[in-house]
Amino acid sequence: MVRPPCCDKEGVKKGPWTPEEDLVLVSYIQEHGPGNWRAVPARTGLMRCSKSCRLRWTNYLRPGIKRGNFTEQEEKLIVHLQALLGNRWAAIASYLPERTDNDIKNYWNTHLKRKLQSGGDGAAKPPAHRPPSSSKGQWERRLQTDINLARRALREALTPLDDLKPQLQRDAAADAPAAGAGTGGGDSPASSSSGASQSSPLAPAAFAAAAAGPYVLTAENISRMLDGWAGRKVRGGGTPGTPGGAESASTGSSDASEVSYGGAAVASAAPAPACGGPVFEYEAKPGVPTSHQQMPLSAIESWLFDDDSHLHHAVQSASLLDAAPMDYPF
DNA sequence: AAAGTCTGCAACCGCCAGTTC
DNA sequence: AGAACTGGCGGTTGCAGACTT
Repeated sequence: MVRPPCCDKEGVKKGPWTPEEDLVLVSYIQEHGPGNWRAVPARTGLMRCSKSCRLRWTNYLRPGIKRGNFTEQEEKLIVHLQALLGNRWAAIASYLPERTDNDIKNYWNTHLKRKLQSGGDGAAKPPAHRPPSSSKGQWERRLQTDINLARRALREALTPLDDLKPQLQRDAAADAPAAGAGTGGGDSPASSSSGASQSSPLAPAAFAAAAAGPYVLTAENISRMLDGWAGRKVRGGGTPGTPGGAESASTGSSDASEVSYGGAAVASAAPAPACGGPVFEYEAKPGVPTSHQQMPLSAIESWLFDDDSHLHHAVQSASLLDAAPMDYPF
C-alpha cells in the first residue's frame, strides 16, 4: 500500500524553528504532555508537521538534554556501544540519558568515526564486521534484550536510594494530584494523564511537580523566555536561530533554556537541583533512568569495559552473521 | 581582508514496527 | 485478519560559523 504523507505537505513550514514556535510547542506540551503528536499542529496552530514537532521536542526542547562537549567517558561509552550495537543510535542514547540519539549520531559521524579511522585514541575500534544495518535480526534483538535486562538489574542493584526519589514523588502526586494541578494554572489539565501517560507513568508526578515547582507558564515567564532567546546568538540573517546552539549551550550556564524551564538547568550537565526538580520530569526517555535515577556511568563502564566477553561475543556473533547469514535459533 | 574549504548541527526524509479500528 | 494510522529510528542534507589559504 502507499503510505500517505505524515502531514499535508502544502502549508507546512520547514526549516529552523523560531523561538515563538518553540514557545508554543513547549507551552502545549507543558499543558498536555508529549504524545499525540498528530494533534499538536492542529491544536497549537503551528504550521509544522507532527513529526517535526516531535523531533523538535525530543531532540531539542525536551528538558534534561545536555548539549555539546562530550566527555571522554561518554565518548568511550559511545565507541563501545557502537561497536556492540552498531548504528542503533536510539539504543546507544538510552545509555546516555542526557544525550539525544541525534546528538550521538552527529557526534559519531563528525568526531568519533574520523577519530577511529585515523587511528583513534586507543579506544576500542569498531569491529571490522559490524552488524549489518539491514539485519534487524533476532540475534540483535536478543542482544538488546540482554543488555536491557542487565542494565535494569545493574541499576536496581546500584541505585536503590536514587530510585526512591521518583517513586516518592509519584506517591506524593498520587496522594494529591488534583490539588497540585489546580494551583498551577486554574484550568490547566495538568492532572489529566491523557497525553502524558502515554509517554511515561511519571506524568502525574511531573505535573504535580510542575504546578508546585518553579516554572509556571505565565506571561512573565513567557516574556523571560523570549528575552532569553532574543538575547542569544542569532544564526543566519534574521533567522532567530535555535536556542542553545551546541557549544554555547553547554558552556554558558546562563543559557536561555535554563531560564525558560525555571532553573531546572535543563541544558546543564548538572543534575537537577533538589529543590523543585525538573518541571518536565515525565519527559525522561521511556525505559531510561531519569536524571534522578540515572545509573552511574562508571558502573556501566565497568560492566562494558571490564568484561570484554560482552564485546567479543557481540563481535563474534556479528562476524558469524556476516560470514554466513542464518536464522539464529535464539 | 577576501575567498574558499571544512566542520558541526538542526532538521528533513523515508522506512519500519507497533497499535488501533 | 488486514488495512490504516502513529510514533520511532537511522540516514542524509542544507546551512551557517569557523578555519585556512
